[in-house]
Amino acid sequence: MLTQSAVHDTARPTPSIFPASSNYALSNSWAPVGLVMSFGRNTEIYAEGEASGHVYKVLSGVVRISKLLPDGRRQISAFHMPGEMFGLEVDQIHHVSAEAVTATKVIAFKWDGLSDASSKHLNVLRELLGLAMQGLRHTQDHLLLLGRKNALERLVAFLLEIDARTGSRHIIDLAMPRHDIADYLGLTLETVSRMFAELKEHGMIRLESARRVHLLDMAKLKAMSA
Amino acid sequence: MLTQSAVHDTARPTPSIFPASSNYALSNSWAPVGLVMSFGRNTEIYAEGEASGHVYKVLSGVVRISKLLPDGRRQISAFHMPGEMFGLEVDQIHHVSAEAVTATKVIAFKWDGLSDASSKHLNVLRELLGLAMQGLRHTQDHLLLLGRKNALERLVAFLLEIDARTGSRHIIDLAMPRHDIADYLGLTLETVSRMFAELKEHGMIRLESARRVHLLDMAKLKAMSA
DNA sequence: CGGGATATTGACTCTTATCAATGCCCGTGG
DNA sequence: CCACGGGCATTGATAAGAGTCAATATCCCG
Repeated sequence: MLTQSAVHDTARPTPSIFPASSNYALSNSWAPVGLVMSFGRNTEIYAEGEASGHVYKVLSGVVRISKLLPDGRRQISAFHMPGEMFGLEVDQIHHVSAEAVTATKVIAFKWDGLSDASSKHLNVLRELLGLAMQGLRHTQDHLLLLGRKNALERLVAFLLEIDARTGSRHIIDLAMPRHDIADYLGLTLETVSRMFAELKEHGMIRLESARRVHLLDMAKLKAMSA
Repeated sequence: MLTQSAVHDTARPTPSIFPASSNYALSNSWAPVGLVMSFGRNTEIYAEGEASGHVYKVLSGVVRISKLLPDGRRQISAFHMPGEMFGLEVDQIHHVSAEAVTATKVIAFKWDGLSDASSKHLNVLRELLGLAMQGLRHTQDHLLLLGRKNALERLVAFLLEIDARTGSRHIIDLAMPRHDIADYLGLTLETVSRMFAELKEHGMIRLESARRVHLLDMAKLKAMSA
């Protein structure tokens, strides 16, 4: 099963009050301050079942959002990169968990749900609604990937997604190990590795190292992501 | 491939102005009227790529939300039952399509996105945010199902979901054919049929007909949905 | 340099898909 | 009222894709 031990002996985060007037603020109608917190590699930001009370914005690092089955099978629903927000929940409980993939800094804004005082502010609600709708769209796309695409199509879609979200430079640095990619794509890490090999053989990508990927033929890659 | 022909020669809906003061209104701060529309079995409510401009509430019938790959592979992300809302989109384009599973009546409320005039109303925004967050939660649960559960676990989860959403009577009437269940669960219709047979053999369910299912042992079913 | 974590590759298994035949149910028309 | 036909569902035989288990290989990081 999955080795979750590293995740569970969570390093304590190091919070600090941070003025929200800077570019770190969600919007100027938001709660007056955000709390900056740092998390080490593979440490927990919040866990499934925990009380929710904040939304977070990634300042640096990468965050993974996941759910576990009782027997340890894991599904990652999203990776969040700097500038992106996460942590929104319908009710007062987290239904997913969030962990730092690499050393990560986030800024946490208090928000308890629809009954929160800040939910009286139009701009806060608009921003959160936009966030929720974007999340919904991404998740629906991901459902199609998990329900209907084969292993090769899944990996290609992943590489193209990461590339698009990091400036479309066609050279991507993967923050996460094969295991995380596998749990995002609904595969095993061996299958992910084999699909990398297959793309390499067909000249679609070049692996400078396991984590640094050159996308050599964008047209063909896009065509094969189905 | 999928037989989508029936869906594509869409019957024209029959709209009619409907006062929103009744219990059909989304909320009393909502747009003043909703438009009631009727759709026949397997007709399109809106298609992927179409302009979006409304949110809908199911009055009667069942609606399926889906996405297609170019080669016809289909993933259904949700079924919507009476009282439930759907149709919310981040931008002005539908990224999924909606079709009537059975003869269906919906009420359509105009809403063009975050720039819509009604987005100045706190209650509208709250309601839509709640809707989006619920959708997000459901979709994340479904990702875990598609990415990590086996065929039997998927079918059991589906049956329990339908039962819970229709009053937990332990007798459910499925509005949709095996093919739709398969496209919701990321399986083929044959596999769905085989899993029904397996549940029957183990005395977990009884099939009064293909569409009417008795859940005989809730405890065991819950245990095996993983 | 050495060692642990991460990644690749290989051999084999197992679940689910595919292809194909048959059965069942229900509405329609003779 | 019964027979027919068409859509839907079940069941069977086989194939294919991904998983599992296991043996290296490689890369960091101290």
